[in-house]
Amino acid sequence: MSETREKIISLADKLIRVNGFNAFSYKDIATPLEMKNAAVHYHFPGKADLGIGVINEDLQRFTQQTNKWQKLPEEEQLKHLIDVFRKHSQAGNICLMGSLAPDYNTLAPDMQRKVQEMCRAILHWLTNCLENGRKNKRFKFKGNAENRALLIITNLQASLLMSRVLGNTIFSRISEQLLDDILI
Amino acid sequence: MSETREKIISLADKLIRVNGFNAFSYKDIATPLEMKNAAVHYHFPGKADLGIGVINEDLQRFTQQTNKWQKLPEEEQLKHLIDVFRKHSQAGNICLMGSLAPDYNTLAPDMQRKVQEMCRAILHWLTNCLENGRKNKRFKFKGNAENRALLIITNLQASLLMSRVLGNTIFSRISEQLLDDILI
DNA sequence: GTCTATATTCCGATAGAC
DNA sequence: GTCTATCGGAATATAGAC
Repeated sequence: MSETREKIISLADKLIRVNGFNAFSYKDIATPLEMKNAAVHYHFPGKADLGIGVINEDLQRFTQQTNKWQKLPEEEQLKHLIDVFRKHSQAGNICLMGSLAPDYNTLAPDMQRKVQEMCRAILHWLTNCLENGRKNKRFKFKGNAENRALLIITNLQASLLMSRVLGNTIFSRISEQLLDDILI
Repeated sequence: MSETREKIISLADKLIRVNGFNAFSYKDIATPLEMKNAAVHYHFPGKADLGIGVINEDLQRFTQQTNKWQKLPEEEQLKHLIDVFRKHSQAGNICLMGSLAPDYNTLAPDMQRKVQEMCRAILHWLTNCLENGRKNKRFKFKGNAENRALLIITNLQASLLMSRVLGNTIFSRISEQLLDDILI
């Protein structure tokens, strides 16, 4: 994978999180990297290709991270997940799900499928984490683990949205309360 | 208030919820209403004026509705709020907070202030509802009412986002579980 | 792999007639 | 209050030289 390609993806990732997918342009990529917009098109012919590239990178990073946490107690794994969101909160970012889901109807079909794949992967991991954590007496919660994963992931996604509007003390309040709810 | 103005606001509201604020144009308003884009500019000189008009309308509707629920038991009030979100879910909409918060950095300052005002108003109402409901032994939850309101409102906002991506059974699962958590 | 140059389309917005 | 006409700019994208 070329270094230029990596730089483009990294900057696009940031722009999606800060301004939204429909609100940034090839020029916003090209100018800071000191290239021409045509050069970006060489690496990513269409904007959807760029979006898919960003999601693939994010999914790969997510898999690497969760693999590293595999042997930890489940509450540590959950705290690590929350830390990922916290760092984004501090950087003024929102998560890719929270940024791309609102624009979903405007996305090309193959990019829509990628967004779906990303959401499913994260929910699947969190569901397993919660399920195992309850089995190992580290979590307590009502209902099944899938539904609980939905509640927690929506808290985290939208906490970044509300932090953007109301200031990022919001994130700490939400993440601390949700941990307090579920930890034994 | 002119009828044309009302129609423009109503359509803009729908477009913001379905495609996002930055993804619709004056043409998307003008064509279905069989006017010219210049006519829309007469009613709303800039796009931010239109956005602010939409939010004001939504805030007014919210106040009217919550006033109507005032005398009901708190769990009925909360269920009414959830119903508002449910109807949007069924219509393929997301809520204004979930649509405008991701685009927040790209909005004009006066529109940013309106978005803030809307979020604060909804959170304020929900906080009071939860506080009173706990006092009247209708709700049970840990922590203070403000934090609980943040958890619930983020569940509702992002449930619409996830419903868009993964299908709208998501909304029912989230709303049922959150009620089950809090009702006595 | 990156460039220049350009095509095409669309955007928000304004001027001025009616 | 709505129209026609148009401006200035920005967007995505492509052709073809280097």
